[in-house]
Amino acid sequence: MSPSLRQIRAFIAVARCGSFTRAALQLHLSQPALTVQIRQIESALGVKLFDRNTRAVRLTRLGRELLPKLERLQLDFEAIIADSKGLAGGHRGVVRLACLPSVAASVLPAAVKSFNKMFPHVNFHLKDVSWHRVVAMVRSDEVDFGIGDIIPTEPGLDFIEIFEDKMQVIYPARHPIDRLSNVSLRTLSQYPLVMMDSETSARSMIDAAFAAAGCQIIRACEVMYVSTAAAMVQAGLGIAILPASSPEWRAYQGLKAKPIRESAFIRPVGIIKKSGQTLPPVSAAFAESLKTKAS
Amino acid sequence: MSPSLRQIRAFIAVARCGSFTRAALQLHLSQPALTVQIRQIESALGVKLFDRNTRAVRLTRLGRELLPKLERLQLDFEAIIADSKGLAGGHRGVVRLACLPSVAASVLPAAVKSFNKMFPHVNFHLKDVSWHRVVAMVRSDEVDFGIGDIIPTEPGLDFIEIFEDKMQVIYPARHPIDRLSNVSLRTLSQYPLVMMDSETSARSMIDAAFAAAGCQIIRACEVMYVSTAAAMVQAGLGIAILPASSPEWRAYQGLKAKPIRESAFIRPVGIIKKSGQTLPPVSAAFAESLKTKAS
DNA sequence: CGATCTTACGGGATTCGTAAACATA
DNA sequence: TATGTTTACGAATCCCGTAAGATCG
Repeated sequence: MSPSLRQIRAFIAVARCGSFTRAALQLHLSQPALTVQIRQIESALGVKLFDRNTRAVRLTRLGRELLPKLERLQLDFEAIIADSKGLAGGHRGVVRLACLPSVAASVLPAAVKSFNKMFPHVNFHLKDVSWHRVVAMVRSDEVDFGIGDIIPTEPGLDFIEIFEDKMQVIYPARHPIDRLSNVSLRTLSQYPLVMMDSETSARSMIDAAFAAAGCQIIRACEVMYVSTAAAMVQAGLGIAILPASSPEWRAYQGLKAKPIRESAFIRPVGIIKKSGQTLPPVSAAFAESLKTKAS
Repeated sequence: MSPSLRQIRAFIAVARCGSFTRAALQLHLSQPALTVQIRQIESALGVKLFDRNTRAVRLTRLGRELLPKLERLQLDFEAIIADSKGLAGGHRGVVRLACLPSVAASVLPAAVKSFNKMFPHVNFHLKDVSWHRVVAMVRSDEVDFGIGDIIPTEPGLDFIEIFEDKMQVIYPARHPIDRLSNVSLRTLSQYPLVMMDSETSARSMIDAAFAAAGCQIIRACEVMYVSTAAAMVQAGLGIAILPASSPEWRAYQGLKAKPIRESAFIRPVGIIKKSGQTLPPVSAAFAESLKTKAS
């Protein structure tokens, strides 16, 4: 048989104390129980560990050689346990998440900051990537969970809504749209649009909305970054439909924004995670803080 | 509570197999018992380790992070156990012993050689030192045991006789002693003696024997090494009384040896060890082989 | 004789295996 | 429905603490 951790603890305690009685006190154990433990570990290892008579308890040479090895083992063990319990509490660890750039640039920084104020020992690994990549990274376990909209609902993934992100139209200040009180989909279809890359969730939503309404898109150009789109609008190439949470366009002079009230342009943004997958405690805590903060 | 080794084994097995059923088979355990073990270690660590449904068992992120650490711990543990059992068998390890030079140069080499043929993985740390040092090294645990004579019996040390070493007188070939059939103590007291250092056991015995017989020693000189003594005898400074087991004098031309039959010059040589001290298995085995070889 | 380890034994907790219930693809 | 996990429960085992015994200084 192989020795147990309890027996190893007993061995180390007796070796350090040089006495069964004192070691038993230290271990909160009766002394006969200790005798049994030592006998068991000696028989398990096949080695006499102590030379003991009624007056003195001394390590044998093999016991002396074994002691530091087992002490090291015990320290390693306790370090692992302590580490694991620290992670379990949710006060420490790493939150890995993937997030749409629009969210990463708008609501997320404040959320991370306030969470980090409560739990300073939590690190964030944040991937701000396109919607396709968010879903892919959740599926491949590269991240604990993702933040984004999920249209249509993907099989095997859970979606928990955090807030609704509306779309807005970005246009040059002197554009005709500026005079309208209400921007309809049909209105938008009359002007050239600066489109985002087809992998973005905004683009998916726009394509779907126009298709559902039977409208054609007049495509001005197609870009990868929101900033580029804003620059294109500023240059007069067209107007852009962007998430209301995206703040980048404000950096460009002479642009204005107007919300779009069409229901097709309201997207629920939320947590995307594999169904039936447990989040690490820190990640679960952060996800929870997002949900409560939004409401 | 802290997890047990059994629970750690269970965790590793399930993680590797990806299935409770297969892991249970591998562990020779019923599957419900495994379920309990996993539940216990999860509660002990405060961490969910597996996401499990009836179809699949998958590690949590924390479980994935914990697995290599615990695997490493288990390997370390098993290495220690295996090492310890190897040492317990007596087939492997180190024999540390201190030994009188006369014994180290005569009977010991053959004993070590034959023991090493039986157990090739045993190493010897052999200290060939004077009698005082032999006893001191045994007392201070620098060696597992010593080999020498023990006169008078030292308190706290055990002595187990291996063989009797007789003394012999070394003299130049043309010395008057050569014509005697029996060399008595009284005869020896008539000639100058080349003495060994007072720390040697041979010297102690000679001093004691002469004192007991009320004879005076005619001291020619006092040297540290047997070889030196032989050289002195060859040079005609005197005769020497040396252990019959010391072979060095044969290297010097023109010397002869004759046994001394006086009982005071017969010394029991044996194993010297601390009483109540357990020898490492290899050392015990070697000591045993010495005892049986001598008889 | 006193301090300390060992042995003996009864009670309580832990752990196992069998059988039945439960859940998901 | 079939496969695989969980729950329930009785039985065996392990472990502890008390009390008595043994041993060495």
